[in-house]
This record gives sequence, structure tokens and C-alpha cells, in this order.
Amino acid sequence: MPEQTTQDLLASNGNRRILITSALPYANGPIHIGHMLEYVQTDIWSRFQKLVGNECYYVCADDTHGTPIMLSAQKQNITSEELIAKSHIDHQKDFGAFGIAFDNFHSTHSEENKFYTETIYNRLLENGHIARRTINQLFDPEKQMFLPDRFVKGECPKCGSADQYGDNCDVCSATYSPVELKNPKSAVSGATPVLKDSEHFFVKLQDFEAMLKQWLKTGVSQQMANKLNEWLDVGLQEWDISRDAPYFGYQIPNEPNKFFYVWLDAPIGYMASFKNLCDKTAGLEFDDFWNKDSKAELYHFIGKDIINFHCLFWPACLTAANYRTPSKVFAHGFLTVNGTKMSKSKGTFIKAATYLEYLNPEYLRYYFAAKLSSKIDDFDLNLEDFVQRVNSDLVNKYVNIASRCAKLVQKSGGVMHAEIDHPSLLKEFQNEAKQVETHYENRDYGKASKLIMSLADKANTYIDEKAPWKLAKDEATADEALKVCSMGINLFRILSIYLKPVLPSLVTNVENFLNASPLTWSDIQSPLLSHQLNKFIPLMKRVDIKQVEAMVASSVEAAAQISKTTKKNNAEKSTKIESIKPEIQFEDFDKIDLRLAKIISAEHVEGADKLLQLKLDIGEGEKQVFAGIKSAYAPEDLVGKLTVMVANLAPRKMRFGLSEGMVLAAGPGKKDLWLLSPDDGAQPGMRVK
RNA sequence: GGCAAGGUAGCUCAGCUGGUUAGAGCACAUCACUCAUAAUGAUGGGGUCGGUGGUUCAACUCCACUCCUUGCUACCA
Repeated sequence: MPEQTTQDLLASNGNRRILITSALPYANGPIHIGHMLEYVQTDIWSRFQKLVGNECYYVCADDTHGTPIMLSAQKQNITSEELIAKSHIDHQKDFGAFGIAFDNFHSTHSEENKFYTETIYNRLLENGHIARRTINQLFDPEKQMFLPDRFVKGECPKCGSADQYGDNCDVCSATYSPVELKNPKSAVSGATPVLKDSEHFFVKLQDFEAMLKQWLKTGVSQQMANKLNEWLDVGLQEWDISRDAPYFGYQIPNEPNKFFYVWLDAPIGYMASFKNLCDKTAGLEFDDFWNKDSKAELYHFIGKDIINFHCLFWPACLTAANYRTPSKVFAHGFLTVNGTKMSKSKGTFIKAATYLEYLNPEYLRYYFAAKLSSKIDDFDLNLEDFVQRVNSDLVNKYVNIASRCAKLVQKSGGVMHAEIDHPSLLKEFQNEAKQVETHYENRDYGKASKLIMSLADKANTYIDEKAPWKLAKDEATADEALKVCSMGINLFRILSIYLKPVLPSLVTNVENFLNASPLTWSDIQSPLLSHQLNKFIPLMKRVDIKQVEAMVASSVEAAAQISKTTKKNNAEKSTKIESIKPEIQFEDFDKIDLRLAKIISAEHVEGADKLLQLKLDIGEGEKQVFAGIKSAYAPEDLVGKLTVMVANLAPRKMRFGLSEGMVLAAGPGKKDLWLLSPDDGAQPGMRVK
């Protein structure tokens, strides 16, 4: 396992020089809680490194280039620069509110980034790693631009589903090239794209195969290596790094109308942001961190979707350009909410700004921390669990310790006792520091939280056993009561240090209460004796499930507004897109026996994603049909309904049984599907003519 | 379709290189306590570890097959 150097690294605490990054948020949209998982994960690590005394810099930037940003700006009638400037402000606001303490948050649309992008490109070119090749791509004749896959829509070449993107089909999950789409349309203008030649520039990744295989041995976890070996096994292909004008990005030097693909300059944004930080910070040298022989540590935190960019293209480019490679790339899974993908219609697509309207950001920081591990597994935000976890761990266990001790200490003027009541218990708390460190270092925050909470349990049990409230009632034992409560506060103080990377703002309030300078890791070993405390004010309120519900409701509302318009657009688009089939004769039509059918029963099919099993009455007997309408209709809403079916279609054996016909429905698919039904009075079995 | 990760108590998760009655937190129940933001403490009920078949003296842990979930599948970002 490549993680094994951890203990060595811990041994050198205080001497390490570390540069860490989170993936750059795309400047074309707001930050949502899925993004936040990564920034919180990275921020905790960064704060931890600083807390234990390492030299650590956490940089990030907005990812500002590419076709989507260009088009989005056009749509809003503003320049791309104006769009990304707006995003920059919004993003920083969200990050600030969630306590993400970047040392620098820059932009890929910056002098520094242009410089390093050109430098890396030039070095790739000089070393013979750039190839030129003419490729054939779809081109929008109206907009006069080449179309990325995502901006071409049409019918799936495999299953014929309408309204599919140019790279893969949502319905049958086939993958293909946009050229294969039937009836392709430009999603930008609606025009029919034409094929056009264009010369593109490629990085010859094959040149780096040996280097990458070597790097993967130390740079990623076993889990990630498995995934990456897929690409290595099928053989690395040339990576297309150019795009034709019009494109919002940097022009390739000496190549008019050719621009760098956004994914080339995005990771370079890490360098640019750090360079920008160096220019503002006396004594901080860019080369110390990025030179080939740098002894500093460099870590990238990313989501699992962009592993290939960070673990193949990026190390290759760095090596080719004579820079150092990352020490490690840490990938995390995706955020699901209540077990499924974030969904706008369910209200679980929650923007950071929406969350902030209803809830304390440190709740989420803690919940993330409580469940995060170093693994690449997806992370489920279960909203009920979230409420319980935060209330129980943070308020009922941890904060409660201070809360139950504070008043009794206050009685004696707020001055803590001169002695430790239970030295061995204190020792036990102190001795866990190494273990907590290891967990943080390994990004096993879940294990750290568990350990910290088990200590909190011990503190509560200790207080219960000593029952200081009883001791306080008797003059003779009042001193002992103070001693116990002071002990409780000291235990609480240690827990606060352990939790500080996760809950920076809460712990700031703790520091105020303790009347102490900012807590550091070394404070663990020196308890407070005869120390004057400040008045205790409640440190954290419980989460109310109602707040969570309100947040979800408001997310649903926001999404409904958007989907109303897109739904309309989609409907219009799909009627436009689907062209009329070639003319047929009446005899052809007459072969099709359409009958009115009454839905007798409708049931979910176990194991089927899209199918409902329908029993239909067509006058003379029953027919069983498996219909792909689960996404749009609930079975209970269908029973008793009249609809139209193709009654003489050859039965087809499906995985779940025999389907003896088809019911008729229209629409692009998913939720947008409408079953045909006759007006009142019609009877099952009547032929449709 | 190919590949990856996951499928362990009601919920969220631990279970390393196979070994006594499968663990924790929350939730639930009972009792205790009343200092604390109705918090805390003690005790207890509850799972045979997605399924099938193997390997083994012994499997949640290894192998094969299978089902389910999520994700990736490079000129999308």
C-alpha cells in the first residue's frame, strides 16, 4: 500500500512543506453540497497540517474556460469575462461561509496561468510530444463553430431514443461518436450540423507510458490504480488539447484560431494560483515546490470522475515540462443524498447558498468528517441520519460536557481548580493524540470522529460517576466539585483541539469561553490550572429536522421553476427534432391493429429499472405488456385507465416475461412521457382506425 | 456491453493477512440521575453478514457464478 510512509511523515511533524489543492470549480454554475464534500475534506486536512505545525498551503482557483462558459455568457448577453467574474464572487462567498480557508483562490483566466500553460505547451512541443492531425468533427453552420459532444443531440443509433447527447445514450447506455447520431441537431442553434475537417493538436501520451506506470506505484491508492490500469491496458491514446475558434481560452502560440482545450490549462491553475500566492508572500518560492527535485509535498484532492486527467495527463505534462509530479492524488467518491444521486426534482440538489439559508455550515462539516474515509466510495448524505448524528455527537455529547461543567465553575468565580482530579483519565485523553493524528493524516476522518466521540462518552461517564452537582451541595465537598468540573473542562478542551480542523468556528467560540489564545496541538499536553474562564454561552444549537425539510422544499421550488422552462424547451425541441418517416401505403398502415385497452393491473417489475408490467383488457381476453413507462407513471395511477395498444405485434420475450404488445405513448422519455387515451365513452376492444 | 467500487442490525457505518456466542453510534425498551441546550449514565431486545455453489477442520472474510446500487467508459466539463 502506498500509504505506508504516513508514520515516517508524522515523525517529522513541524518540518514538512506541503502544498495541497482541491479541484477547480467550473465557473459556469453555483457551488452545491456535492462540491462542498471535496472542499471540506481538503480544508480539514489543510487545517490539521497547520494545527500540528507543518508549513502547508491550500490553493484553488476558478476553472474559467471552455465552450459551456462561452455559450452561457452569450445567452446572458454578457462577456465571458463578466460571467466568470460573477462566479468568482459567488464561489468565494460560499467557500468563505463554509469555512474553507484557502491560502489563495485564483483563476485560470490569469496572467500566471497563461504563462504556465504556454510554458508547458512549448516544452511539450520542443521535446517532440505534440502531434498534429486532422480530424473530422460536427460543425454548426449557423453558429460557425465546432460542437463538443454534449452540444449535439439526436436519436441514439442503437435504440433510437430521441434527444440523446452526442457521446452516449441515457436510455440504453450505448456509447458512440456524435457522427453516428441519427437526425443530429446542434443544441446551440438547432441547425443540422455538418462534418468538417480541422487540424487538432495532440499530446502523445504514449510517450509517457513507462513514466506513468512508475508514478502510479506511489501516487495513487490501490483502488485508483485498478481503475487507471484500465486505460494503460488498452493503451494510451493521444490526447486532443486544441479547440478551434470561437473558444473562450488561451490561443495556442503562433497558431491563429487554435485554442488550448480547457482541460489542459485547468490543472495548471494549481500552479498559477500558487505562483500568485508566492508573489504576495515574502519568502515563499515557487520553485521550491514545483522544481523537478522539489522536496516539498504536493497533494491534489479530486473527485473520482477526474482521475484520468489528474493521474495520466497531468503527471505526463508535468514530467514533459520538467516539473515535479504530485506526491499523491487523493480521490473521493460522489455525494448522494438519501441514497440516490442528487436530484433537482427531489430537492436534494442543494446549492451551498441554499443550505446556508437554513443550516449552520459546521453541521455539514461535521457530518462529512464523521463519515469520510480515504476510500473512493460514494458518500451518502442521509438527511435523517444527518440530524441525529449532529445532535447526538456534537450537542448532546461534546458540547454538553462544557455546558454541564461551566455553571459550577462559574459559582467559584469562574476560576478553575489548581489540581487535576483524575490524572490517569487526562493522560488517556492526551495519549490518543497520536491516534487522532494518524487518522487525520490518512484522511480517515470517520475514524477520528469515532475515537473523539468515544472520548466524549468517557468524559460524560466520568462526570456522572463523580456527580459534582451533589458534591456542590455540601460545603465540605464543594472544592471537590470544582475539581471535577475543572477536570471536565480540561477534557473538553482536549476534545476541542481534536475537533478544531473540522469545526473551526465552533472552536473559536470555545477559545473565547476558555479565555485562551488559539488552541494548537501542543496545548493538549498542558491542561488549564487555576485558570480564569469567561462566561459560558451555548456553543451550538440542535438541528431541527424542520429546517432540513424547509431547505429541501426550497430546493424543490427552485428546481421546479427551472424545469418548467426546460421541460417546455425539451418538448418543443423533440417535436422539432424527430423528423417524419418515409411515406407508406394504406395497406401498410392497415396491418397495424390498434385497439383500445383497459388497464386491469399495473405493477412494478422486480429488478427492472424502466418497466411496468401491465395487464390489458382488449375486449376478447387479456394481454400482458411490459411498458417502459416506469419513469413517468406510478402503477396505481394507471389501473382502470383506457389507452391504445398495438394488439397484433409479435410477442417478444423479455428478461422478465413475455410482452404481447405495445402501449402507445409520446414524449422524449424519462418523466416526459404521455400515454395516449381516448375520450369518455370508448370501450375496451374497439379498433382504432 | 466493458470496467471499477459497494451490497453487514430500522438508519449510518467498522470488521487487517479466514478461527471462540458478528461490532459501534443513532433509533427503540426498561431503570437510574436531575449539573447540563428534555441533555447524561446503566442494562436490554434486534442482524447469520445480497443470493447460489465451491475451497477449508473452520468463511462476513478466499474462489466461481449470479442479482442489485452507484460511478467511469478519453476530441463532455
